[in-house]
Amino acid sequence: MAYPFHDIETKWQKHWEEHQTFRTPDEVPDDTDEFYVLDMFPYPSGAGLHVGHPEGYTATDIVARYKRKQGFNVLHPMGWDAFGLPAEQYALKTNTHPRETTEENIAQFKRQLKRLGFSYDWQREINTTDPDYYKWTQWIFLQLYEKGLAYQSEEPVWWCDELGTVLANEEVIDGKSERGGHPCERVPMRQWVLKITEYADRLLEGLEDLDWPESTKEMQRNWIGRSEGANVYFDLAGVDDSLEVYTTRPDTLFGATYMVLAPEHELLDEVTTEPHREKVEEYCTQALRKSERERQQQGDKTGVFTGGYAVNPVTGEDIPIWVADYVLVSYGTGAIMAVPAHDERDHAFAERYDLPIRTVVEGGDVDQEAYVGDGPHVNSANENVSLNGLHNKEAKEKIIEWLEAEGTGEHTVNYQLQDWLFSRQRYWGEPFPIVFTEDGEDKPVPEEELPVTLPDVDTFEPSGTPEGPLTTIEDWVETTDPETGGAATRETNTMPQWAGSCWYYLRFLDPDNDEQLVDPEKEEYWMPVDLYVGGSEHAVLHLLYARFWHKVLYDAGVVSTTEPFQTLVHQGMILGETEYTAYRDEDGTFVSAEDVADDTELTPVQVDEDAIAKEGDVFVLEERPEVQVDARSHKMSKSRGNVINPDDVVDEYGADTLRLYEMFMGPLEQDKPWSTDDMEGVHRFLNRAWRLLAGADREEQAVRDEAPDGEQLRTLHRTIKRVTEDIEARAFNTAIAAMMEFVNAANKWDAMPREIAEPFVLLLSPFAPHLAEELWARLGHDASLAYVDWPAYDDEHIRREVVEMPVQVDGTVRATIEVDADADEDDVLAAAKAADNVARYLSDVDIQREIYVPGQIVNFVTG
RNA sequence: GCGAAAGUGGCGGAAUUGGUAGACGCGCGAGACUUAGGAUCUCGUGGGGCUUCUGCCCCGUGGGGGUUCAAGUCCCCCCUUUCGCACCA
Repeated sequence: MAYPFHDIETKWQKHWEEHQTFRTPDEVPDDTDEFYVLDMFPYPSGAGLHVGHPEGYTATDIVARYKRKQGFNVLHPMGWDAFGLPAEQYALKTNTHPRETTEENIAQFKRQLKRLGFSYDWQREINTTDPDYYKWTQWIFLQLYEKGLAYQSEEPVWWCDELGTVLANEEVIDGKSERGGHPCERVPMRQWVLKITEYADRLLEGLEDLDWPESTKEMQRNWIGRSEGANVYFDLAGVDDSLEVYTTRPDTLFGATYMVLAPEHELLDEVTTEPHREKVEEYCTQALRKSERERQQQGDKTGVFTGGYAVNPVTGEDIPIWVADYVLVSYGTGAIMAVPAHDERDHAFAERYDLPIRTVVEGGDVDQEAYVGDGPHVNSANENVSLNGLHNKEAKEKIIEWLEAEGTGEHTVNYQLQDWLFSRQRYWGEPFPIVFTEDGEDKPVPEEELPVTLPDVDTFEPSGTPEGPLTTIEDWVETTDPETGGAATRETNTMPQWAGSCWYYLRFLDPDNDEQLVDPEKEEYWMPVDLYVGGSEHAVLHLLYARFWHKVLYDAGVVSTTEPFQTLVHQGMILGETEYTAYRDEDGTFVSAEDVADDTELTPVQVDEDAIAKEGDVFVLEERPEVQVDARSHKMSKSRGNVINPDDVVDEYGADTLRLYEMFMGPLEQDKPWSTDDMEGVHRFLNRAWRLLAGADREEQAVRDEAPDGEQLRTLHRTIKRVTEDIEARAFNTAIAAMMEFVNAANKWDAMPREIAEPFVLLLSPFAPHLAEELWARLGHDASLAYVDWPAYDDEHIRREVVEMPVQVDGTVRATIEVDADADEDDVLAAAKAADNVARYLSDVDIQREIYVPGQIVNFVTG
C-alpha cells in the first residue's frame, strides 16, 4: 500500500497557503543574510506544464528550503513572461482576446505549479502583460531613449501580401510563408533599435567574474565577437573618393590584390563602370533576393567585376574592385581588401576568377591553399616602410603605425554583435511610450502618463499593411503632443517578447511599488541574484539582453550591481523514454540500417525492450542477432507521442515522487531520458521512509524516545554530511542516494530513536516537503518545519575506530585488513604483511618499496 | 569547418587532492509472505574462470600509447556522440 500522498500533499499545500509560510517580509532586515534564488519564469503556453519545467524549479526549491533552514532570508518568487506571438496567433485563429487566453494559461500553470509544492512567495507574482508591470518596462525604454541608446532605423522585415502581415525570420522558408506557402518579400520598415554595441566591451569584460557555465560565457563571447584590426582607406582610381575596409590582417596589406564590396554597399554604384553596370545590377538583384540564411550558407563564392579600380595604399598599384555576396554589408565596413594568399575565402574566390595571388607571409604553399599562420613577411616593402622579416604581430603593429601616420588607416576594434532590433509589428506586446507630432518628430510620453496601455480590440485580423494591428485603432493612435497639445499619433510598433524578461528579477524585489521600479534599499539588499536556473536555450539572447539593460540601469543609478546574475545553472533537458527502433526493407525483412544502400526505403518499427539484446557495443534483435537496432531517447513531442504530463504523475505517484525522481535522474545540468520504472523506484523509497518513520504498521519500528547507539549516530551524521555537501554542490542525485542508504540501514535497526528520526526528516524536507511535514507533525510538532534549523553533523560521530584498508602488492589488491584508525605506520605495515593472501605474494620476492597512505592504502612494490 | 561538453554494467548513473571502479536506483535471478500479486520483505547480480565455497585468479571505465608504487581521474594521438556557431574579412 502506498502512503497517503494525496491527502498529505493537499493538506500541507493548504497549510502553507493559510499560514503564508513562504512569504518573504517586505521590510529589509538589517541583520539577516539574504539569498535570492530565481527560476527563469515561464511563458504560459496553452500546452500547460511540461515535465521539463519542474526540473529546474525543484532544484531551486530545494536550495530555497535549505537556505531558509540555515537562517537566510530567502527570496524565491515566480511570475509570467506572458506577451508573445503564440497568444496572438491563437487570437487570430479563434478570435479570442490574447488577454483571455493568457489569463487562462496562467491559471493553469499556477495550479500545476502549486500542486508540486514549490515554496514560492506568491504574493510577489508578476505578469509582464500587467499594465502596472509594463509601465516600468516602458519607463526603462524611456531611459534608453533619453540616453540616446534607442534610435529609429529602416530595417527590412518579411512582408507577406497574401496574409497581410509581417512575419518573423523563422516563419519564412525559402521566401515563402510557413503558413500557407505564400510568397514573401523583404521591405524596409521604420523600427526601433537599441544600441547594445555601445556596451559590447562591458558585456564582454563583465563575464569574467561570473560563476556561470564556461560554455555559456564562451557563447556570449562569440556572439559579441570582438576582433582587433585596422580600417584602411583605399583611394579610388579615377574618382575622387575612397573606400574604407576593415581587416584583422593589416600586416598582409602588400598582398591585397583585389577588393570586394557587398552587394548593398553604397559606393557600388559610383565604382561600377558603364560596360559592367548591367551585369553588376543583375548580380545584386539576385543576391538580394536570397534570404539572410541563404546568403550566409557557405558555398561557391560568386561575384562580378565592377570595372572600377582602387589604389593599394602601400604598393600604389591599381587593384580591381569586385562585388560578391560573400562579403556582408552588416559586418565591418561592408567592403574588404582581398588577400588570396592568406585568407581561405579570398583564395577560393581568386582561384575561381583567376585573380593574382601574392605571398607576403612565408610558411605555406599558396598555390595549394591559403596560408593563414604566422611567419616572416616577404614582398612587403615600399620606399617608406618595410615589414619584411617581421612576424605577424610585429608587422601588424608597424603597418598600423605607418597607416595612422599617413592618414590612410587606423587601429580599429570590431564586433559581430549588432544593435538590437527592438520593435515588432504586433498587437500583443508592450506599446512604446512614444508619439509623433504632425511634422514627424518623435517625442517621449511623459513619465507621469505611463503606462501607455494597449487598447482593447474586437478583432485580430491583420492590418493589411506592414505596420502592426495597432495602426487600425484610430482613437488609440490619435493623441496629442504632450508639450504643445497639438495633434500627434502614437507609435504602433510594440516591443519584442524579450523586453519584459530583461528586468523582471528586479520587480520581484518590490512588486507593488508604484513610485519606483524598485526601492533602492531593497535593491541593494537583495541583488544580485545568488542562483539563477534556466534552460541553456537562453544562453545568449535573454541573458545578454538582461545584462545589457542591467548595465544601463546601473549607469542610471537604479541598480547597485554591474551584473544581475551571479551564479547561473542550466538544467538539462528531460527526454522521452528510450526507444528501440528496428528497420524493415521493402520486402518487410528486418535489416541493419547501416548495412543497406542509402537509397533503400526503410520502415522504422518500434521494438519492445524485451526483444532486444546487446552484442558488443550494439543492440540487436534477440531473435535475429544479426539485425542491429537503434537505441535512442528523443526530445518529448506531441507528434512522437512520448510526452509525460506532470499532472498524471502527480495523480498516480504524488508531487514528492515527481520532485524526487527528477532530482534523482542524474546531474541537474545533463540531458536525461525519462523512465517510469526508475520513478517507481523513487516512489518505493518514499514509501519505505514513510513506513520507517510514521510507524504505520510495524509497531517495533515506530520512533521511540530512547538514546541512539554509536552506529545509529554514525549513520545519521554521515548522511547529514553527505546531504549537506551535496546540496551545496547541487549534486541532488547523490544527496538522494545518501538518504536511500540511510533508510536501508535504518530498516535493519530494532528501533528508531527520536534523536535520529527528527534530523533525518529535516534532511528529507527540501526534497519531499509534503511527506517531511507530515512526518514532522506526527513526531509531535505543531508548526511547520520550514524554518527549523538544518541539522549539523559532528565528525566525532562519523569517525570509526577501526577502518578497513586495502593492501596491494604491485598495485593489485590482495587483501583488506582492519586496523585501528589511529594505528601508526609500522603496525599497519606489519598487519598488512601478515595478511594471508599478502604473505603468499611476498614470500618469494623482495620488497623494494612500502607505500602507506594513511586511511587510504598500503602498497608493497616488489622487484 | 570552428568552438565547447561528454563517452563507465542490460539501463539511469556513483567514485575529494591519482589510492579497493560500479555507491544509489531500475531491470534481472533466487527465496519469504500470500487465495493472488504488477504489493511488500530478504539475498544475489560487471565479464570470464577456478574452487577446498567466510576463498582465489584473470580481464574490465570509447580505442592506442605514455607518466606513476598506483590512472575512470594526469599527458599525447585517434574514434564516436551531443550542443553551439557557421563566408564575421
